[in-house]
Amino acid sequence: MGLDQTQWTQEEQDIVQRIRKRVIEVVGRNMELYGVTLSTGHLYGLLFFADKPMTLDEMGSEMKMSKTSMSTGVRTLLDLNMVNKVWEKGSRKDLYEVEYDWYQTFTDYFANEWRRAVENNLQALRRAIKEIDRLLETSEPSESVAAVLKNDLQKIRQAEQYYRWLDRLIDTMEDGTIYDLVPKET
Amino acid sequence: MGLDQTQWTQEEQDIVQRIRKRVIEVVGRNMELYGVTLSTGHLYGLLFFADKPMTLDEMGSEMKMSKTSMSTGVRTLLDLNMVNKVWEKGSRKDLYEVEYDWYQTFTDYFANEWRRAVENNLQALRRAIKEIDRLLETSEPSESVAAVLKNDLQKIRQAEQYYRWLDRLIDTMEDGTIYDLVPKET
DNA sequence: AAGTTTGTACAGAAAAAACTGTACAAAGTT
DNA sequence: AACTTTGTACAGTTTTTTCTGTACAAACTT
Repeated sequence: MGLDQTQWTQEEQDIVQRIRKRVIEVVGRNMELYGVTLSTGHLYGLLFFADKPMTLDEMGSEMKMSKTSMSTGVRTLLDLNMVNKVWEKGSRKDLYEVEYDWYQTFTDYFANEWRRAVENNLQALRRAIKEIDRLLETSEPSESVAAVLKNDLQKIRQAEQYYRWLDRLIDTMEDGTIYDLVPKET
Repeated sequence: MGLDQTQWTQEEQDIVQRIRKRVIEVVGRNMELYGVTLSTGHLYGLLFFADKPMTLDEMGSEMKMSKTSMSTGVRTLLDLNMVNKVWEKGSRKDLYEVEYDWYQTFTDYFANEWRRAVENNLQALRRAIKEIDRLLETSEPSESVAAVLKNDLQKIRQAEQYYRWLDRLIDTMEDGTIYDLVPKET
């Protein structure tokens, strides 16, 4: 686990590794909430405890997995802003380290993933609203059709209202005002 | 799509179905954020537009999928509080309808899924802190080991602080005060 | 109680996703 | 320019997940 402190006793290394392993296990498992694989979660945990930025080869040897998998895993974490690419003169390998600001990680997740979903949904809903409106106005539907259309419209409007709220919630994460509303310190 | 209004023209049914289908498609796809399958997302969309609570058989025939799949899909949605079981005298089949309060759906998701993850992580982190503290105090580690332990400890403490914040954020969702902080109406 | 109907457990099939090894382009070194 | 090294594209394999059909228990009806 990157503990290449050759002057350590075996026992000392074991103890540290055992503690780390349990944390990595739990944190990694719960990262499925972010839509990442258990393996990728473990990779994240590994990087979390790494004493220095790591290369793909180092990760591969620690995780006992192929470099290809490390490459894709790291890219997933990069996309989620959970890991940063680090430049270090001397080495021409790419180096990666976790983003230790977990507040940032959390809010970025919303600002990126959830925002995208919300915008998609809003666009689809608004398009549907427009279409239904047009149908109701121009094509003189029968009474029963009109009733169904109005019912759909009402549901869609309600959903749209929710997404507008969610959009504002995401705003507070993106611009950091969420920390005024729910302060970091108690 | 449940439009068994026999007096409708084919064209009218097609129009309504087309509009619904697009919304279902988009909403269903983005439900992967909640960790549900695309199929389950579509099932949700189907129920969203259903004019009345549906049975498993009806869902199966609309989705062109087996009843078994409907059963598991509905259970997933029930677990997420996205769908409710509805009682209706006369029918002895189970009936389901979506939870139309999407604010509730969203906050429930946090109150359940995220809360569970946060509690797991907090427990693991605190256990690790305790272990490291004990190691530092009792087992007189070498200088370099102590340095690593302290470094780990610092990272873990920082993570713990974040989770405490997240816990409080989830509190605001669970007790509804989030709507004071980020109002539903603009 | 015998006969239906309904939901789900379970095993197997189908589909999707994760993972690996090879190949190679891009970038760095000599 | 020839030679290394590094990251990733891609094809094939393994593993996991989803989906289906059958079987059956629980609940309801007669």
